[in-house]
Amino acid sequence: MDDTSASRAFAALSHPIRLEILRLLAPAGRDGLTAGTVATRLGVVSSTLSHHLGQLERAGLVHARRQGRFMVYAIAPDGARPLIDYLAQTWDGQRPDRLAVLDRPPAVARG
Amino acid sequence: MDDTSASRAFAALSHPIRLEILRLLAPAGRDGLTAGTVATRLGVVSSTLSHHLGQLERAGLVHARRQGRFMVYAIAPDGARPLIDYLAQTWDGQRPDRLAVLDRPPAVARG
DNA sequence: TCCATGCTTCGATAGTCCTCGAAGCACGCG
DNA sequence: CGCGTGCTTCGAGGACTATCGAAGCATGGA
Repeated sequence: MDDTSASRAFAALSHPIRLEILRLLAPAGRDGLTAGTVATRLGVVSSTLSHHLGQLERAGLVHARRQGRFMVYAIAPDGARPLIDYLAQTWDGQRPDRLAVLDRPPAVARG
Repeated sequence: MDDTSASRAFAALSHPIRLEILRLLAPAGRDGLTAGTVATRLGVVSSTLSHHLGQLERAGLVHARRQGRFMVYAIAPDGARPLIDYLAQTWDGQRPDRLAVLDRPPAVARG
């Protein structure tokens, strides 16, 4: 992962609302949540939320799909891996063999 | 790690120059490098560099110490761990038992 | 004390990001 | 088609960030 994509991804994580979005989407797994649901639960107006969801999607941290009139956003299962690799590599100067915590199957949707 | 410190730390990582600084400091280990050395190697004027170093220090990613007339900056050995934990926790919804790659001794200085 | 060096802080400018309401687009339903 | 709903895009205002040169502070040495 090059510096440009890394800095863009870290920028996507640099806003509290976007961290909240991720923590809301994570337990929903691949089922995801509609944009409206996220907006309601976080108390953010739709246009503002759309902006943040766009940032997260462009950074590869969430995926979007249309479902009828609804937009469903789901966390990107491997979205954090390149970032964890980048951090580990930067600090230790070498690539980690394995990051056990991310080798687990994705969390099952429960809401 | 709460959202506020996490977002601040990710913001600190959201600028290419600051990523370069970290990659320059990492191999120097606890010996670190003077601010002037970093400025010269990256081709950044001192006041701009000072700004970036301050951001990194406030985020807990580097440490600063005075050595005579020089300011020596060194990478914070465990600076990435809370972030990796935060990411792993967010994605998997549980705390990682162990992140082997960060349990290694800090890199030896060679600069 | 005076000076030179190394770095930080200040001040100003330019650029980027966040936020909201308004307007627009996509879809499903009659 | 026309309408309602869900979301995105647009436009504008305000807030924050980056950058530089100038000024200021801290240290060591003469």
